[in-house]
Parts: sequence; structure tokens; C-alpha cells
Amino acid sequence: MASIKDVAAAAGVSVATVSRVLNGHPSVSAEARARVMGAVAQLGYRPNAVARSLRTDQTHTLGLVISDVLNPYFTELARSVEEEARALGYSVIIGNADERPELQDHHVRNLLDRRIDGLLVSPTDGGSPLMLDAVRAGTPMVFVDRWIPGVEVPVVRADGRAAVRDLVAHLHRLGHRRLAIIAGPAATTTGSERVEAFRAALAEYGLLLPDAYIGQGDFQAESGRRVTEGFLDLPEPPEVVFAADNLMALGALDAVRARGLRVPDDLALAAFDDIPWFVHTDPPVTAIAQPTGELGRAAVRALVDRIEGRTPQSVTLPARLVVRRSCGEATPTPEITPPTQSPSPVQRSTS
Amino acid sequence: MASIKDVAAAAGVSVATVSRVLNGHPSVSAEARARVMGAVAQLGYRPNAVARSLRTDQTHTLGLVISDVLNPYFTELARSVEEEARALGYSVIIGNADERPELQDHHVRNLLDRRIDGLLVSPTDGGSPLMLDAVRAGTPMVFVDRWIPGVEVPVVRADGRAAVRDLVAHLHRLGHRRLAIIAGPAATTTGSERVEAFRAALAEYGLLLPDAYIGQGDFQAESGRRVTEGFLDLPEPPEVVFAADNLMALGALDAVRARGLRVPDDLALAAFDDIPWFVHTDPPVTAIAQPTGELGRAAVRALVDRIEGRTPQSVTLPARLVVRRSCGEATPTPEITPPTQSPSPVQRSTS
DNA sequence: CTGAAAGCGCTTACAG
DNA sequence: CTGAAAGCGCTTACAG
Repeated sequence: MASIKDVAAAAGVSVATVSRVLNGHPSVSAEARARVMGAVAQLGYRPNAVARSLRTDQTHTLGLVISDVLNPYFTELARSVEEEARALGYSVIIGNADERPELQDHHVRNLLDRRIDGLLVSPTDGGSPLMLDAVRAGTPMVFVDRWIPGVEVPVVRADGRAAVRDLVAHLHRLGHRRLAIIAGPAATTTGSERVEAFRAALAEYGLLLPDAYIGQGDFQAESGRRVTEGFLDLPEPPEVVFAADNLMALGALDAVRARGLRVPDDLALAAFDDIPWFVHTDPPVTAIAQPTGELGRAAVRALVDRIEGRTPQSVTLPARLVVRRSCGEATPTPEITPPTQSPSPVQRSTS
Repeated sequence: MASIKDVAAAAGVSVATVSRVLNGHPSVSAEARARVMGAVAQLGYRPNAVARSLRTDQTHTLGLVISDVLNPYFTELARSVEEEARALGYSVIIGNADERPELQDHHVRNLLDRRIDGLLVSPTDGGSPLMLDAVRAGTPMVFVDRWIPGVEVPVVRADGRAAVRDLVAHLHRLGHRRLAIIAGPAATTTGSERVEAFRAALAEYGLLLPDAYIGQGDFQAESGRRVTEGFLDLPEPPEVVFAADNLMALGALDAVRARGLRVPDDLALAAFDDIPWFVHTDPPVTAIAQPTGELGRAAVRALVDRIEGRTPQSVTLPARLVVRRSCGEATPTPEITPPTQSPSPVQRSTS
């Protein structure tokens, strides 16, 4: 591969001059610039980003550690992160933690070793020593979706509390009283918050969330299946299951179908995170939709602000309920709240 | 951040010795080793991968350029690629082409600039000059899923012809005669091959594939929607639509539902690529399943073989038909072919 | 077993 | 406007 020396030789100038034209430095004569450009084109020269990074101590790269690539929510998040980063002149390297803390640490370490300029993390746990050290060492970092309490890092996330309240109102209106939840790991904020939001909303209707109705999942499909089976085996099974993410909802659907039961007749189902497939499942699934793309973009902006010396902003965006048929036929409501107006509109899907 | 000099100073040895213990070089005294390890632990030292790469001309990194991260097929592929790469001591950087050739080139260029050790590509088009140059320049490369004819690069992919033949047999048995396809871009191999396999299978039943029944999609959902609407507007609409990937099948479902029609009564549907959601759609979708994980792993092995001086092997694995209900009720067959036995078993799903 | 030194491909003050 | 030189953090022949 041609190096800057080859270009300099071909253009009859010094490597310093080549470097200057490559970096758009103003003080280069038009003639030198032309000769260099010619040599670059002729040799098909491409600057070595590794060498440049070593010298400048910048990689123009962001690390993104997501909890699970197989989760469409994170996949959409990753896509918007890459898009915004590209627009701001950064590339992104994705690490998939697969909901496993050790794998998360592996990727954080790898990313740090590569000297990425900043790190976007959706933590799989309560914060490993490695991650805490990285924060203390001053690594620019921003949490997306999930975060670690007590750590001085900006957080970009959705607040689902109002939407969960809307969901419980919807369920109550349909006559459901025994409501259960498939929770994510308690060590994650989204794992515990969604349970708490659910519990608080139930309390408003004088309903309790007994321990037997809190199933411990790990945000992956298999756990949703297992927990749902446990619910169905209860002497008094719940009437509704609220899955704290879309993959556990998939597992719940598997479990219900495997027993030859039907949603919503035998068990109603709702999920956190809305995905395109929920429109076409049997039945279409009532879900809480996050503004995923906007979260990804806001997270990148916050991180780049931090990297470039500006003050990063934490951002909290509202999630919203999308009612479909998986909790029972909704009694038709005359007014339809427009989707973008109120802070937490109950959007009635056309499906 | 502590550098190798700091470690050397703290341990009272030269940087050469530090480097040797870090790299497991045998000729280091036990005492020096212990002192270095101590200093490393105490300083929390981590080698700078950028500097190491510059020096060794190796990044231990693979580039993976996929066509679309939002496609669950590619997401699963990416996951298995990362897993196998990690097992072999490599990390992977993913670039998402989003089915856009310019974006694909952007990522290839970025990856090349970063001096990745090798490139895994699922080409979005027939091969840009940039990609062709990279091959000519000797960049270790392997094509996965899609490939570029006439280019001397190993290919790891699934052969769907037998499964497509099984699909057409299934459709014919159900009485369908007017069969249409939503194709991918003709510039991609999977775009054209799936049409040709479909056409050839139809011919075995004396059926034609008229131009009006070949819709041009781009492997993304919106195109599936648009093409399906076109089919439904035809004076004589098809009885079945075969979507060449799962996202276009999603678009087809959208279009059918938007018109208040039903699958399979008004229009039957089948898809290339099987995904977990197809079990739970209304109705469950008959699909052709690829051995995605195995493809990803085989591709990595081939690429690493090439990188490490061994001779890489092209690999072709069979895809198989999974019958569900989206093409009409199947007449129950007495024997169930075990999924792993025959080269192209027609697996009857339990859903 | 160990260290001094060269060099990977760049960028950037410094001097002219 | 231009070039010689230093230096980023490593690895690795070379000499001892």
C-alpha cells in the first residue's frame, strides 16, 4: 500500500507538504497542491488511519455497546446512532453484549484499547469495575436507554411511566384485574423501573402486584417463554402478562401457543418496545413505543458534545402506548388523541 | 493514560522487556516478569492497540459490510460472525450499507483506511470500482450470502434452489397457478438467483412467470408494500406472492392488510429467510430458512484462513422450506421428514 | 535474559 | 509557502 512517502516522492515535495494538502491546511501553493493531488490519484493513495490516530490521539470513532443485537429495538438504535455519528464525522464500532456482563466488559475493554474517542453504553448490569474505572479515568461516555445510578454520566432515555399508566388504565377498562409482568434483570434500570412503574400504576386502581406475578426474565426470548409457563402453572394464573421488552413478548407468544391457548382470550399480552412485526402478529400486540431513532441521535449529540469540549445534556423523551388487540377488544372511544400533541397520548393503532 | 514507558519506569526495566512480557515472549526472567506484571496492575495499564497495529501491520480486526442492519437475517449473520471471530482472536467492525451502494463504498473505504486484516462483504450491487480495486490490491476478502460473479473471491452462501422447488411444489399442490415474486435488485446475486430459481421451478409444472408477476423490490419493506399493491391492482392479480426476503414480506403483509384483504384467502404469501416472528404472524408465514449461523461462522473461517496464509474454501449450504399456513391449509402429510437428515427436507412446522 | 535503537505512517511546531 | 525533524506507543532484530 502506498504511503505518504511514496506520494511525496511522486509529487516531488516533502511529506509535510503532502500532509498539509491532505488536511486542507491553507498555506500550500496551488502548484504543490495540484502535484500532490495528482500523485494521490495516480497512486490510489489512502491515508493510514492507524498512523494518523497514533499521532493525533484521536480516532474519530465512537464505541457503542448494546445489550443485544438480536433485539430489533437495539438494532434500530444502532442504526440511528451510526447515522448521526456519520453526519458528525465519526464512525462507530458496535459491541454486542448479548445481555452478558462479561461480554459487555470484553467489548468495553476492546473499545478502550482501540482508543475510541467516546463510548455509548446501554449497561447490561449495575456497572462493572472496568466501566466505573473508565468513567473515573475521564473516558467520554453517555448512557443510552439503560443507565447506572450514581455515576456522573449523561443519560439519554425514554420515560415510560406515563405510557405504563395508560396501559394499566386500558387493561383495567377491559376488566382485567390479575396483572403480571415479565421483568428484565433487576440490575438494569429498565429492568427495575418498568416493574416499579407497573406497580405504581396498579396501585392507582387499588390493585396489588404480588411476587408470584413478577417473573424474572433477562430481556431475551427464552426467559419470556419460561416465565410465561410459570404463570400459566399458577393455581390462579394472571389474566394479562406485560413483557418488559419485545423479545420476552415473543417468548410469551411461544409459550401460549405451545399450550394451545390463545391471546387474548386465555391470556392477554402487552409489551414494552414496539416493533413493525407487532402489527402483524396474531393478534396484533399492544405495545409501548419508544422514540428510538431520536434517542440514538440525541445520545450521539451528547457524546460528541462531551468529546469536543461542550457540555453534554441528559435527555428524557416520553414513550407512548399503542393499543392493538392483544389485551382484548377495546371499547371504541369516540375521540382519538392525535399522536404528537399531548405529552403521553394513547395512540389507537389502525391495525 | 499510562504508556509502556510508564510501566517500564515503574518496573525498573526497559520498554523492550515490558513488551516481551506483555506478548508472552519466552526469554524473560521470572523476576522481571513479576515486576512488570505488578507495574501493569498498579497502573491499570492497557496496551495501545493503535500503536501496536501501526508497528505490526496487523489490526486483528475483520470488517463486515452487511446490506441492512434492520433485516433480522443480517443481524443474525452479524452475530454469528462476531462470535466466531472472537473465538479466533479477531474483533469485527460492522458497516451497514442500508442497501445503498454509495453507503457500502463509504464503509469499505472506512474499513480499508483502518487497515482491517480482512473484509467480509454481502455486496449491495454488482461491485463498485473501489471494491474491485481492493480485491486487485490483494485485500483478503470473502463474500457472504451475496457475491459478485467473475471476481476471484471465496463465497459462503446458501443454495435455495431445492427449497424454492419444494415451495413451488407445495403451492402447486394447494392449487395455486398464478404465482408472482417480489424480487431483490437484479444487480445482486440473491436478487436475480431467486427469480431464476422460481422461474425454473414453475417451468417444471408448465407454469410461466410473466413480467407482470415479477415485481422489482430492493429487499426493504417499503418496496414489498409498493410491489404488492401493484400486483393487487392488476386485472388478474396473482394468487400467491413470493417475497425474496423477510422485509419485503413484511411490506406485503402491510399492503394486504391496508386493503382489508386476508392472507392466504385473498393472496397467499411465502418468503425467503425465516425469522422467529413468522411463527406468530397472522397467519404464520411459510418461509425458506437459511443456515444463517453456520454461514456466518464458515465465512469467518474462510477469511481467517486467507489472512493467515491457508487456502480459503468456498462453502455452499442448503436452505430448506418451512411450511406454515400463509399459502393455504396444507393437506396433512403422514410422514414428517426429520429436519437434519435429507439434503433438502421439507420441514413441517408445528405452528 | 536484557536494553538501545530503528522504524511503522503520520502531523505539526519550528526555522527559514 | 516549504522542509527537516521530533514524536505518538509500540515491536523486534541486533548486540551483548
